[in-house]
Amino acid sequence: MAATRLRKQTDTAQRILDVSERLVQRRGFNGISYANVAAELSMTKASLHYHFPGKAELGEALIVRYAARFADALQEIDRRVADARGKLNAYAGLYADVLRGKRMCLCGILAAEYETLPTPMRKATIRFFDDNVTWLTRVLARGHSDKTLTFDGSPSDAAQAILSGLEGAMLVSRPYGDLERFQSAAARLLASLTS
Amino acid sequence: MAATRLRKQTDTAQRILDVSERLVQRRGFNGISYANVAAELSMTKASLHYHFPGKAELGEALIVRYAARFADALQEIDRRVADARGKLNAYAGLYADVLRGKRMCLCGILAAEYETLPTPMRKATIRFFDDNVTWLTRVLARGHSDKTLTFDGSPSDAAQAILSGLEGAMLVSRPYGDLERFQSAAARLLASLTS
DNA sequence: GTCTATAGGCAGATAGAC
DNA sequence: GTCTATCTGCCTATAGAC
Repeated sequence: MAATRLRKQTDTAQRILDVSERLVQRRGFNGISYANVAAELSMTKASLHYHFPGKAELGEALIVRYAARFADALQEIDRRVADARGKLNAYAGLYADVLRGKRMCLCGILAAEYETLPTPMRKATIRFFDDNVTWLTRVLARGHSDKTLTFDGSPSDAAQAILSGLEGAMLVSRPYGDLERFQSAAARLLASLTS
Repeated sequence: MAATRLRKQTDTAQRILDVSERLVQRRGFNGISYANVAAELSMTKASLHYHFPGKAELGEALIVRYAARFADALQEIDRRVADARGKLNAYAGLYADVLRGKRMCLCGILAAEYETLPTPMRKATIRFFDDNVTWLTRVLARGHSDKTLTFDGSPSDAAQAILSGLEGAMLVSRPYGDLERFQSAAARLLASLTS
């Protein structure tokens, strides 16, 4: 029936996205090919093209799904953690989880390749960062107004500093394969906001 | 005479490095080709291979020269600026200059592509970061002991936080083409060390 | 040192059988 | 949906003339 066909197609598309996502987070968008992805799935390149007509479409779908998952994780933090400081710690924890999988943040690595990306991928990358800054800004503003956080400058400036600080900590830690490096930088970053 | 020939060869090699450096800092190592570089120099790909036998050798030469220049700039800061806070500001200024040229830090962009790099390039990238942390650690340790800087934790942990914070600020600012974003994050980062 | 010419491989992508 | 076969183009790299 239709539902089965739809499910099946969706499953395959999801598996393609799963493999592509991991490869891109490790090697960058310019560091992967349809051949790489197909080989890991024991499929042919032609089959991939059935699900995603071109690399640009695959890349865009990758970011859209990644951003949606990240948004879900932020909602989950809001549901489970009440205080601003706890939310920021949980936020940094999301990054640590990615790094534990020996991956870079998808949009962090795409930011590095930004100039080579097709326009839809560029826009989706920016949107991811904007969404993160929006969420962080809200957390910081609330923490500031209820006196649980102390920081100088505007909440949105502080939010941008957190985002870029965590992205940078991931970027530099990865060559060393050293999670501690990230944790130390992240802890210091949050401490400077919660002192 | 020999000196002329040597000079000429050196000049050409330097021009190749100049063009390659700019392209890699904008597009990443996997985002450039011998064809790109050759076209900008109105040369053929074959001529490039005369100066640098393969892309791996070109890439390594790129990092070595970049790191040497950076080391020179740090020496220059040491020569001209006495106080720790001033040195850190000048250090952040080096990054701002790179960003103004619409470039990413060479080793920052290579860190993103780390898994795809040949071993010599990996080692040279790590060395660049290590050199930076070493210099920053010295500045921070001295500033701490003469009470011009106040920060928690070890100087080397703080040094790593500065390095990754600045790299991250460059990374995230570039898609927005927004130097202000970098400046704001950099200022906040240094303020958290000098308060 | 720089060129032309070319090798050999892999990239993204498409046609068409099943 | 997935396959085989194939196209076109670009990639890194080399040979050899000038």
